Amino acid sequence: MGKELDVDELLAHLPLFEGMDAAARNELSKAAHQVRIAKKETIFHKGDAAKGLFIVAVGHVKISIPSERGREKIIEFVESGRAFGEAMMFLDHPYLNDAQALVDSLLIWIDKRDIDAAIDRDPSFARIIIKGLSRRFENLIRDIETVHLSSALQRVVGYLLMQPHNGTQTPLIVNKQMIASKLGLTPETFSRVLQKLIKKQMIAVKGSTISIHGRPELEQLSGHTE
Amino acid sequence: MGKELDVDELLAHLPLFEGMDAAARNELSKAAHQVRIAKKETIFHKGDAAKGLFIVAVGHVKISIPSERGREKIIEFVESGRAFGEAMMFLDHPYLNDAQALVDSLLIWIDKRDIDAAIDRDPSFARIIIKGLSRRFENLIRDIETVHLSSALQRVVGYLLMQPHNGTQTPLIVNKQMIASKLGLTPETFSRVLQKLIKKQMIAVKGSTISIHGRPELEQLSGHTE
DNA sequence: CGAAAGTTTGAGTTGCTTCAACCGCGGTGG
DNA sequence: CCACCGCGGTTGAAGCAACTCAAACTTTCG
Repeated sequence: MGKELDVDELLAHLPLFEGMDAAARNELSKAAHQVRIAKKETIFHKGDAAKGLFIVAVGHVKISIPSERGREKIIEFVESGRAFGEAMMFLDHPYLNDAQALVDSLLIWIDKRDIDAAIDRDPSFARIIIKGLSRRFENLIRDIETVHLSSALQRVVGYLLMQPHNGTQTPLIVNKQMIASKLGLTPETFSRVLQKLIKKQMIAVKGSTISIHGRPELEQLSGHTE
Repeated sequence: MGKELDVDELLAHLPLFEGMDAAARNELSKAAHQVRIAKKETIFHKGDAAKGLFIVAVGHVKISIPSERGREKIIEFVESGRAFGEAMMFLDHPYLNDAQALVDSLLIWIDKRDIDAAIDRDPSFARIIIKGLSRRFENLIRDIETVHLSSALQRVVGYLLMQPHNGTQTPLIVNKQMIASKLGLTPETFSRVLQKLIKKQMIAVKGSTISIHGRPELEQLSGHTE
């Protein structure tokens, strides 16, 4: 078993906890548990009781709605420094989602009781929680917007444009099936849309790296149906 | 102009504020403003700055994403006793939605500064906010689930089954176009699905009241593709 | 190297939308 | 009082974007 890191150190360095009272954060650290999760391992299933919340210290987590016929719908990718599973915890409802590690990850788990205590102790912690929930909420609204009001082409282009990039190089952090699911498309449709963009010389794809050639043209595309 | 009601009285009777410290609630009441809104009037537009939050004291409000071609997507209906517009307020982001009164309504508006003060003063208020956000979040997840993993028929059936009802009588509180939009369907499709259910003798429609005859059969339908 | 997983391509299908016409009802003003 | 309008709702016919199924190709990795 790997050596345990200092949890308080860990929390202190997460942007998430900036502005939190140091003493309160220290208290919270004592209640926090480290959880190491291997790539592809499941963190929780839909239906499990939500007794606490998770923070991704390092790693990458996939949140998805499972479906009978293997057709899962990916809700979001949780990156280092962000929390997940809070909403259902606060409601005392079972999870609606599955959570799975995309890579070997280090998570922090904190019990609901300790979260509640921290909220009582430090209003700025409450505010951290509130902001986190608000951000997730905003993201969901945006997703609903894109799924509902735009075509496959627009969704793909919109996704590509908002990915982090160095110059024209845009590395895809997850595989294409997952991007497709996030966008509410089948892998086939996603692939076809990429091919279309390649034909139009607007992008080039090399493995899992995309070069964006015509950013302004793409921005046009994302605005209206072609 | 109508006579002003006692805001503290109003807040005290909302289930939303149950458990809140009475003194803190009283402080908050002083900062609260009453806003009377006529049917069909707009409360805010997408893009407006979110400087505070709204609570529906009495009335009914529609939250929707506007779209170029008049094709709006309804996100939710906010009923008496619930808040809206919090998430964007906490993020200091402009609204992503439009909000419009469906009937003459009485809203409470509270400035962000006063909300922040109340959070500092009373952790149980923070918890109220957190629970509210969590509930909205849960609802969005459910919506994404239904839109993504089920057919028009399943969505309609699912919607009907979860409506409040006295016996078999289920009054539709909003018109059918709006229900269709909420379900991510066109009015035409919604109408056709209802007709199909009528033909199957599972429901009867009289104006805006639906009689549900075969609840168990409908529950079957909502589970899998017919 | 070989198996398994991921991606692309093709062909055919389909559920929902779009467009358009029509019905019925409530409100309004001549 | 009734004609007319406008809006919500229904119905029909046609179209299409994305899906499904299937097969080939490619990359990954033990």
